[in-house]
Amino acid sequence: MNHITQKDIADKLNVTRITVSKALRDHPDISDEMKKRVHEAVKEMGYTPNLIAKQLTTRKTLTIGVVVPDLENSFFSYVIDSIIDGATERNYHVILTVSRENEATERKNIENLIGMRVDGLLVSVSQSTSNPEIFEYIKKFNTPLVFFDRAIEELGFSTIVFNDKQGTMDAIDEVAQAGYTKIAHFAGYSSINIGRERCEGYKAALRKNGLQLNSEWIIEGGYEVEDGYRAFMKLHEKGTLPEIILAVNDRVALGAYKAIRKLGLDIPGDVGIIGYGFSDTAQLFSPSLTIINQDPRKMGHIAVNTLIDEILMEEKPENPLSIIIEEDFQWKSSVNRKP
Amino acid sequence: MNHITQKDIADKLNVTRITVSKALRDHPDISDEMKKRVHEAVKEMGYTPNLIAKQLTTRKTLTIGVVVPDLENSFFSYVIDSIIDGATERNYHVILTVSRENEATERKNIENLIGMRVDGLLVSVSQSTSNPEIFEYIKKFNTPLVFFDRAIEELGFSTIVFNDKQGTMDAIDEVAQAGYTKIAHFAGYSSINIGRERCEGYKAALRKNGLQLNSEWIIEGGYEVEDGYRAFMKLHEKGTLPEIILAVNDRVALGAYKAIRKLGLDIPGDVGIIGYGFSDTAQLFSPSLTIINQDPRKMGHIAVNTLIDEILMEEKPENPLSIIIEEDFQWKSSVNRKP
DNA sequence: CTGAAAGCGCTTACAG
DNA sequence: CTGAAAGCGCTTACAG
Repeated sequence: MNHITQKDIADKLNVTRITVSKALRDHPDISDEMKKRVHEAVKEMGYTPNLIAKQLTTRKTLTIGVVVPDLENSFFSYVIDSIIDGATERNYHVILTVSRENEATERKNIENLIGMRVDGLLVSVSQSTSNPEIFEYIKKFNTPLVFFDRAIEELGFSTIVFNDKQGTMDAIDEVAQAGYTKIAHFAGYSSINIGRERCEGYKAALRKNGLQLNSEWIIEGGYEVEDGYRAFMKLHEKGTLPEIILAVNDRVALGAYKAIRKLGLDIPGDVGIIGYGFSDTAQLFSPSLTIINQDPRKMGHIAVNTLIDEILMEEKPENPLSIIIEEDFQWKSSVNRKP
Repeated sequence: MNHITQKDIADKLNVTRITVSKALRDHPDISDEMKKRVHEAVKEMGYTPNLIAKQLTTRKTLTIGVVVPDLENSFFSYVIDSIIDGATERNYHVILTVSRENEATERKNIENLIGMRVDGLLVSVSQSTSNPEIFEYIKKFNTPLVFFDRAIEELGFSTIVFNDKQGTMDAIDEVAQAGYTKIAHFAGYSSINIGRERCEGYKAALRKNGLQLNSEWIIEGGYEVEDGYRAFMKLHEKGTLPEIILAVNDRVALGAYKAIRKLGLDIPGDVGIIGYGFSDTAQLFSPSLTIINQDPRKMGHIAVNTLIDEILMEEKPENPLSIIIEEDFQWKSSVNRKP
């Protein structure tokens, strides 16, 4: 059976389809009596408005396109969950695409979304993205776009990012004040933004707290579980353990957990661990992981609302917003309260 | 700047827009020379076809709508990732909605997706869903729909589910053959499908292997971390520990980990743990969790391809498919190879 | 209070 | 090889 159209309803009611269209939109032109009859027919016949046709005439799709690097990363799935929440609340749909950290895929996704004439875009760029061409194209046609978490600056779009350096410093301040002095860092490669910021925060915080910067205690590796494992083994071979390890992310922290377990050592008794992450993932660790908290729902919420605000603006905003979300330190069981 | 249309290109090239439309679709009517000119103009002017208009005329959207209960559950985010993968491969877009385990939201999501005239639907129903009305409506208008993981049977739609009972039995067979005899079960409530199936599998497997069914070793609780924690504490108070605990899901397994850690006991030395889950989450445990593996990517892949096959069928399929995915047992570090 | 006309940007037979 | 006509299902001024 084909879908019912306004014409079908009109025929049944012996009116013209304009009358039906107006009745459905509660237009003052139409009598209450007629509206009632139309709504009854809608129910009876099982009419569902064709949004595609509506979108073509109104030139609005009430749809936002989302581009993320990876959905298997729970940070992004939490962000998306909250984006969908916020979008639904404001009557928008979400078309979701995944770039798999691949610039070409990302570009193709964005082109498709433009083809679908989404009202706006929410993008977290892939690690390999270097060519801003597609974004300049978007700029040209005035489609609102907001970058979140991973942004390309200086393109004139609004951005929502975490204040990673400050979050790192705050965390180390806190443990230093509790009396810890020996703090190591399992760092990511400094070639990548995130690794660099966190490492800088670490160094700055040590200096600020008058702690010794021991180059043997900065172990540069990757971002995966095995990297954390290897880093701890390396540290252990050297003999003197630090009191606390700041891991560049939760996967690296997990690797450290595995190594520590393997060696028969105890967390937090023999060594404490701090990672970056959010509440739900921190709970997955036993003992639960002390984190520099990056709230994904907060980011998703701000991102989607910033975007929809821009979509709804008459004039395009003169100045893009640059929103920085502060991180907060959450002291969990992986670090003792006192050294 | 407004988006370029075929008309704009036609005007520039001094042809009619039908020519442009045909050239773009590589229609044999059009000369190679003309096609070349059209493609050049497309590039130069930055034309992106309006898919909304195309969808309206072709009456196909090349879009599938997905409805899941919860995106914060990593099982679903993995499934969705592979759905998007599979859809993209076959040139479909994905509109994603989340029901939050709420029947009314689920219904509204489906109505919206119907309004968007998606070519097909992929649905995992919420736990509270009881009214099949919306699905009967879908049936009436012949929109292909495939249920995955959580299905409503007997509505005549294809379904993709795991063989939970068999998976449970296989797992217990394996540990029983390795010599284990004392196996407890932290069960979910038997009111819910998933809890019942797993518990039945557990009992059947014990019988089959001639093991004693100790009612004190079936602890019925919920599905959350705390439930696992409480269950282990309860078991521990009773004095005699089993050799192995089969936890109804990974969150409950995690609760058991936390309790065991708290009590200063060792996994797998003092007690082994088996849970349900998939490879990536099993790795998050230290020691890594022995699992009855439910591969989310496999499910997503099968679901999306089954759906697209049905979309592409000329005739609607006489008989809906009922695909059962077998689970496999993955012996990881949380259980010793021998008792 | 109801309707006729025009249009959104495309595609699809059908002519020439 | 190119184009004119009709249509997809809706909305939006404009008339009456």
